Amino acid sequence: MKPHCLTQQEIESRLTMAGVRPTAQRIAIAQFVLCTADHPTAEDIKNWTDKNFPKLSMATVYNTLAVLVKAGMLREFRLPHSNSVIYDQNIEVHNHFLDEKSGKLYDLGAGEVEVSLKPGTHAKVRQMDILLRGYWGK
Amino acid sequence: MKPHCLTQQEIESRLTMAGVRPTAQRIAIAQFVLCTADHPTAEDIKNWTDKNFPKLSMATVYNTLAVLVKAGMLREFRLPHSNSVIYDQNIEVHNHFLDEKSGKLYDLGAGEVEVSLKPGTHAKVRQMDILLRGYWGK
DNA sequence: AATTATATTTGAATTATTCTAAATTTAGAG
DNA sequence: CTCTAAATTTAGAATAATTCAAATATAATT
Repeated sequence: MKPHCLTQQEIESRLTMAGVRPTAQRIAIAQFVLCTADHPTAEDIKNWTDKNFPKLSMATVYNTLAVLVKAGMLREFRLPHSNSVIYDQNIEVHNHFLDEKSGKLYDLGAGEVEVSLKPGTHAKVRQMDILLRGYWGK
Repeated sequence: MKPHCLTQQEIESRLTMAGVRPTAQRIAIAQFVLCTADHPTAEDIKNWTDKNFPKLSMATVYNTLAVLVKAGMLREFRLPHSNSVIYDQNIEVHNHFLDEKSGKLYDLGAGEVEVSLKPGTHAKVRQMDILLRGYWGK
């Protein structure tokens, strides 16, 4: 079994503190998405629960993810290269880099990408959704 | 009736030159997506054909759009704010700005947005998918 | 402990898109 | 013109991702 970044107790208390009732299903899903998983889709999470939890429906996966997002413990992204929403334990404002060789997605912190609109473009930017693609690493 | 940027003849010859057989359905759809429409979805196009073409199936809409994309006459984008693919007659490399008030999508030419990765980030960027959101206009 | 209210779970429905295989249309040969 | 073969169109089924509404479970109140 893999190491976890948070114990069951810690997950439980984070859920409680966020005003979310810590049910068995939620604890299991939260531990996976917050600790083990890396940019999982709902399907990835369902595959994991199928192996690691007695019985749990797809709708519960979606409901729980929505609860965690609303509670500010998780962010969701819809990226252009995929049909599925991905979930990210990184709740800071950030963007993504897709390594085209491995398919792996890397987080780009807010400070790592600079975007500027050409002067003269009259627009007030509220939010930027950016996916860079290419080859990661030197 | 609205003015068209291209006549039926011009559409037809562009299709032929691209190696696409100019059927009635394709001419109609191409004229709409290349001239009249503004970032339509497949559903928008179907709604238009329902009103302006005797009879045409959803499968033909999707087939034709795929043909036009493959022929390089159209681009498709999947943007984070919507579940549906949108089609864009602008085939240049470009990005998008979503006006949050009106929901209208504006094209941002390649020169209108500058993106830079923080020096020290070892990555080769091949492609950038950018959606800026906010308020358009002064 | 029973009652009510709220939260949670689930199977079924919905949406967007692709696939399939039959029917139709078209271009070119005879 | 007619025939044939290939391309195109179509309805409907299949699929993938997600949402919904009804049923169930849990917690709070009396």
